[in-house]
Amino acid sequence: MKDRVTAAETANRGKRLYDPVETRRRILDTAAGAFQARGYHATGMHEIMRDGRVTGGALYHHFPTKKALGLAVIRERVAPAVEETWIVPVRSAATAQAGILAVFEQIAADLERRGAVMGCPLNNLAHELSLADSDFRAAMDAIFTAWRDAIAERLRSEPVAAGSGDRDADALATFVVASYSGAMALAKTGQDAGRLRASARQLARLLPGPD
Amino acid sequence: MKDRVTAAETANRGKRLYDPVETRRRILDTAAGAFQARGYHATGMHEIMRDGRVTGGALYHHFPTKKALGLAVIRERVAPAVEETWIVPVRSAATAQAGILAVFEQIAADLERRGAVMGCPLNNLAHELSLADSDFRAAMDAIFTAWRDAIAERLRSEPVAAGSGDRDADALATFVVASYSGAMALAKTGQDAGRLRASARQLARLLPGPD
Amino acid sequence: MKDRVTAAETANRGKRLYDPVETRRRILDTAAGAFQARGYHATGMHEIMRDGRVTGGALYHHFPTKKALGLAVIRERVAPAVEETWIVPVRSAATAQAGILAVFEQIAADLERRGAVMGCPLNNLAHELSLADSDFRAAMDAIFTAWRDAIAERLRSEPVAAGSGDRDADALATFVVASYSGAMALAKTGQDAGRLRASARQLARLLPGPD
Amino acid sequence: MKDRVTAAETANRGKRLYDPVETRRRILDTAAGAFQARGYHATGMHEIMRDGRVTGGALYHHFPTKKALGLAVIRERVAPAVEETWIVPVRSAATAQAGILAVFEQIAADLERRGAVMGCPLNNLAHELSLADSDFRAAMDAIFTAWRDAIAERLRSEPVAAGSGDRDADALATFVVASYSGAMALAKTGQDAGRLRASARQLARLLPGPD
DNA sequence: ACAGGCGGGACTTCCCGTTTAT
DNA sequence: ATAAACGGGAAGTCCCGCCTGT
Repeated sequence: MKDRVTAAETANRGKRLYDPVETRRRILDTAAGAFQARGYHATGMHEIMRDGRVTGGALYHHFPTKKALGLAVIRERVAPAVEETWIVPVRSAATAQAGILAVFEQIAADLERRGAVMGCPLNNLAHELSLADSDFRAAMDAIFTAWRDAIAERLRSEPVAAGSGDRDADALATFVVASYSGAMALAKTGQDAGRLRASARQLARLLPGPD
Repeated sequence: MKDRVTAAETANRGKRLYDPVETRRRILDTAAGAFQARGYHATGMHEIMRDGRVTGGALYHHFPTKKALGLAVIRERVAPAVEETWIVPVRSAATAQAGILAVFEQIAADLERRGAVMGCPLNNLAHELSLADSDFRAAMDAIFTAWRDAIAERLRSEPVAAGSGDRDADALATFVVASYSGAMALAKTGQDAGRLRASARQLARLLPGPD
Repeated sequence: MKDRVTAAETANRGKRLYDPVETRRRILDTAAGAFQARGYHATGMHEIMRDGRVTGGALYHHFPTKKALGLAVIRERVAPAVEETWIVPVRSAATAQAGILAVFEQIAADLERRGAVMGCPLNNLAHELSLADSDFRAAMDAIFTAWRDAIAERLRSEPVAAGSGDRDADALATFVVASYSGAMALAKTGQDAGRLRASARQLARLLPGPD
Repeated sequence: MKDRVTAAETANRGKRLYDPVETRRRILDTAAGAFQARGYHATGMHEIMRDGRVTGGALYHHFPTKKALGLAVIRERVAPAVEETWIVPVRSAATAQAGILAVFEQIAADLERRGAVMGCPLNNLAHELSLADSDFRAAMDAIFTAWRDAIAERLRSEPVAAGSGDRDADALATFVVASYSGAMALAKTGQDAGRLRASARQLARLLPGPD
């Protein structure tokens, strides 16, 4: 007669956890942090194993290649981050102008509180990877597009004055994303959140609103 | 005890160029191209040797580490490129607005002619390296600053209407650099120069001029 | 982006040994032999891979740096060798004098049988490494100390005549180790085991015993 | 008509010294120091160039290979050092015993004053190189032999008691050299000059003299 | 005599991916 | 699912020696 608890006992042999969801989460979090801090190529799989307390077997089980891990980070960590910090706030703001400026301000405040400017995760990876690999490029372009579309949609919902059609909303939304991305690049290279605020003030003049 | 170098058998006679200036130039050009196309970490020193037709000895003689080569590329290739494509045209343009928009337009046209968007060399390297190494960061921040200052100076020379003091010129110049940098990031990730043009149109509305 | 490892094509099936203990043993044996024969710095990691039939991956897995390998060789090969050739024989000998001279004699006989004098592994590495690296120095000093202490302990157990206290035993034991080490250096440089025997004869006059 | 001072003027162009004797001396001194401190294989030619302020051309001019430099260091720096610290003092001492013990004592005092034990230059190089290369081995064996012979000669000049013939003097001299070499190895590995003194006290009991 | 650019390869380290074993 | 040994090769660095030019 088989002992019914054998499996469970075996599972806890040594220090194995056998919690695939948690393991996968830890790998993604560790990788996302490392890719953001050091970049994709400068991060070795071994570092992720060490920092995330996972062994090669576990890592390979969840992500067969580094590229697969990179794509998962983009889709499951970077995209939600953009959604959370940009799309949701802009959608729920009173006006597009108010929402956009509030995001700039909140991010600038975050940077100052943290004392260091890590840059935008999407842009960091986009610059490093989008030329070299088209799968990465496509994944990141999808995020940029969703980001821009969310802003454009919010802009279109405004009761605006004359002559601002759909094309204007798209172009303006693109410009908002571009301004933010570039301002973040400047802030990161200068380690100075002030550049983000200076850019926000200029952008404000362009956005429809009470000025 | 082994004598590893056994004389080279007098082979390869006369193959030496003995032109250090040319050798150094070729290394820098090759490295600048490779860093731009594939990124710093994704480029191997051996690739640079092969593509630039230099041996390890020559490369090591001129640049003892990859970092030294990277810094030289930034200072001797990236900085002059920014000078040439941005600073000189903006300085010599009739108005700041005209100069800035002309640069956007020319770069967009270049991209379309080339059929691919490689991105801005400075921003590409800035995103990959500025967090990881402060020497790189400082070298690139100096270029960003010079770039912004040149635009700010041009803006201040305009006979403008009310309320645009020095601080406004600096902030606006920062914003110009940020918009361009971010628009280029979007264009690169989407492989679409249109995003650069769309951003230029929006920026135009902010710049002093005949509108 | 290049995927460097393209699958190994399922070739070399079944070639893996998967015997970490045996692999580690082979690495240490090969390294110990090479360090002894050619010295630490003159031995390349690739030589160890080739001679020990281990791949880079396996070597790196067991010993992440050459220094780690060197320390392991000292602790797991050199120390046991001293234990076996000196400490055990001296401890089990009838008298200290008899034990010490027997060791000298046996080693001299070994050298003559082998036809070459390789020197004492501990002294060889000690001279090459103890100045440059304090971890190596400490590891080797521990062996020298254990060696001396074992001889001193044996000396103290003798029913000696007048005035030989603990300090004398320690000093004499130190001198035994020094004489052997130096005699081995002379024998190695002269490739002449006779120098070892000549030194043993002189040392004998100093040791308590029937003379 | 040729200008007579042209050569001298040309000679001082830039910072060239054109003092071959001084250049050669500086190379040898630098190399001797580096070989002593780090070992032969661990010292690169480039280090010698940097530390000795000589260029590759000058170094290669005086010593076509590293091995030639190593042999020159042995013959022109190590051998004179042994002559100076051992042979001359032993020859000029009142008795062999007095001379030998004085050398031990002076060297121990030197080590303590310096605060670090660098070891015996001859033994350091002998252990690293004598197995690998027979030219080095022969050069160093010649120094060991001269050293021993000088001591043996001094011992033979003593009006000794019974039964100490030539062979005894040679064997005892060999033992003196061995004791010193080994004691120095112990002192170096333990960074403790006391081991040298302890060995000297034991050796004293063996040397003919007032005891 | 000396300066230094250069050739070509070996060095240690570390990479990513795979396989065996639990 | 997880752990860890392992394969095979590429990474950046640095080596010694040579060679041209002053």
